[in-house]
Amino acid sequence: MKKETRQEEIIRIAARLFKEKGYSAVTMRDLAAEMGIKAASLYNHINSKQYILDMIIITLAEKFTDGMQQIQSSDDNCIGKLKQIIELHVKLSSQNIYGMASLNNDWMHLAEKRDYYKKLRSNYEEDFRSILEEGIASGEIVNEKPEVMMFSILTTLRSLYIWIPKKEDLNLRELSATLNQILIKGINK
Amino acid sequence: MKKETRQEEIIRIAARLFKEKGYSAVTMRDLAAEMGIKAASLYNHINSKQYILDMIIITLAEKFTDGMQQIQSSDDNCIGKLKQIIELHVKLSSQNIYGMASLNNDWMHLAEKRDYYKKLRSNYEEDFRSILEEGIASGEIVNEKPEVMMFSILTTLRSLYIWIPKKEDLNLRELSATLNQILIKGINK
DNA sequence: TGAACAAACTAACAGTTGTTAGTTTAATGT
DNA sequence: ACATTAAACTAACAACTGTTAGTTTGTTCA
Repeated sequence: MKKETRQEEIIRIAARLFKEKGYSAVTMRDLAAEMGIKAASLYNHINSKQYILDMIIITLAEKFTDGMQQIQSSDDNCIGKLKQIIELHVKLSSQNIYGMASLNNDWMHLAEKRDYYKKLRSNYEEDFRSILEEGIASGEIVNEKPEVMMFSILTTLRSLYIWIPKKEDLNLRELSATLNQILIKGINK
Repeated sequence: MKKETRQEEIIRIAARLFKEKGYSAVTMRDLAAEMGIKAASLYNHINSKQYILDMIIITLAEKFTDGMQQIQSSDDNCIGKLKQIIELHVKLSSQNIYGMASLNNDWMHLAEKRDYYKKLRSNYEEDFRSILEEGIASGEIVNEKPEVMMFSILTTLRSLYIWIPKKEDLNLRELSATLNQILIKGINK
């Protein structure tokens, strides 16, 4: 396990503050105070406030993209792929509780990286939708509107970061299984 | 239909801006520009920026509380009540697209009204949970953790405001029906 | 016609914002 | 022992923040 750099520490603390109050409401002085230093000292390690947000969001968004690519290239059927997607979200959400908040709520404050983020997200949704459509075509899942199914599943998975920290004794494997039951069995024929 | 006061107009426009950028990132000068006036002129109609947020969030939160009370006092069974809850969210979300964004993302920027809001929300969730527990006890719904079921359904319903505006030709009655199928049939025995 | 009023305006305030420049401090490796 | 370097510091900046005070404009109605 490599030791965390000072920059990584700043970004980690920033993500926690961004989750509580949102990017715009957190000042560099807030962040510095939380680190126990002065605001100006932050700039020995990062270029700008914007850079912190970019790092938090883009790094995490790319992990979802990577995960989805792996799932797509597996030879599982539709239901199996959906199960893998649930596990991906449970894993990444539990490992990046604070980052998920920025990903969901502060992406609009990205600057140059905003279009790139939106591209990643729409690609992800497209992949998701095509998995559902294949499942409908092959008769694996019910013939409801794939848009609404995706919306329902994806918003639940995207909100896991709110909910996971509230459960102190949480078994992630068990959570995946329960979500699988609740989200899929309503779809499965 | 009573004509909208200037204050109501300001609050309506503010809610739209808050949805796009969040409460903290919207300045009184942004809001004034959108109204076609100067920032100082806003204060002929409202006391403070805070007041605008209070009105948006509390007004809407109380509508949910009222709706839930009506549902609880109905003599429907569990599944029927869940269906009513879905319809309540579809109705209030479609009528308050912008307000729902503040309700979900900016409630932490409430000041004096923050505790009151949190109380309304926890009461709402308690009512929701007890409906599910009754359903489990009576054998109407599957015996999965009510916490996870509530989380899954509620986060989907709370995110409708993101999704509804993207569908231009949206039949609300049909949306309720589809959500009912997707969210409930996974629970229904 | 003129009083009353709603609603805009200009000008300014005190505090906060992200950020830069230049300097000091303490630990590290030769 | 000394040069290097990481990481803190103080001081300051220009721009922006929510908000107040006092004034002007235009419409309504007695």
